[in-house]
Amino acid sequence: MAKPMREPTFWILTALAAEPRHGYGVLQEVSRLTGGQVKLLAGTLYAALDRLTAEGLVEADHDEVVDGRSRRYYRLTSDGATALEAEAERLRLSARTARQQLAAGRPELGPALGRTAAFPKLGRLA
Amino acid sequence: MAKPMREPTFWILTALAAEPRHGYGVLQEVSRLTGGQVKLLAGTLYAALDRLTAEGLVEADHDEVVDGRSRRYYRLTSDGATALEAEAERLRLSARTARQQLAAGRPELGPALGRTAAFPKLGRLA
DNA sequence: CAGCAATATAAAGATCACTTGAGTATGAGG
DNA sequence: CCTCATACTCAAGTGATCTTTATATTGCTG
Repeated sequence: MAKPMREPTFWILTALAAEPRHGYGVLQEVSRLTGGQVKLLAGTLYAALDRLTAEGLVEADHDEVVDGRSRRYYRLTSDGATALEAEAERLRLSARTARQQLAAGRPELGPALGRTAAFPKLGRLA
Repeated sequence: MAKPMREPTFWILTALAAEPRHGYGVLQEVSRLTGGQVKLLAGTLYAALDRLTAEGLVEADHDEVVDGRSRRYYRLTSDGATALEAEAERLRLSARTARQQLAAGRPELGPALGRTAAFPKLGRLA
């Protein structure tokens, strides 16, 4: 199992999932995707892009100059897409488990559903 | 907005959500809840319990001695429950957004059933 | 009964993504 | 002119986690 991603890393990969973007474009896309709730810092972003490139989760797509400013575009690699899918699934299951446990701890208003299951180890279906 | 939790912190709170437990019991509960996929380390656990107590997200419940070993039980505070609920919701939304973006990036096989990003796609420069 | 696993907690140092804060440079708009 | 937005870079500091080590008791097994 891969180590869990930190929030900035998760959002950088998510911002690149639909199409290639340059660094500053990632900043804007993350802000847009999160309704302004997550704002990456420049220092975090560029360091993370270098690290993710070294890890093979993203790669440089092409460079271009717009209005005299150079941009470097990055795209998600297939390893990056796989890692992001796995992370999204991990988050989904984690959220579900937390909700179940919280419900189990609240004033029991009656026998709810079966005992709290968990992370399926193998293919499952919920 | 509170800072996102790291994985061990999230699972410690989740393990305490249904009922008070002692440190070692948290270790076992986390392993159970995650189907053995997450195993907290003792060093991480006890340091985190101290930190979370200082932050008011958990608090000591009572001490007891079982088979000659002393246990210290902890319980989630109401602030802790609120924080965990918020975190679970954040995870749920993050997972959903990542999935949508990944779907938007995959070869479009036709109009999606659910809904892909209902956001403007092209436009900015290019 | 010796030895090891499991139970139960504690604490020191290392690690590394992230934060903070500063800097460089161009172009657009008031 | 001056400021904001764009676009990227780098160094130092932070902090939760990881790693390792230590302590002590009980239960199981050879």
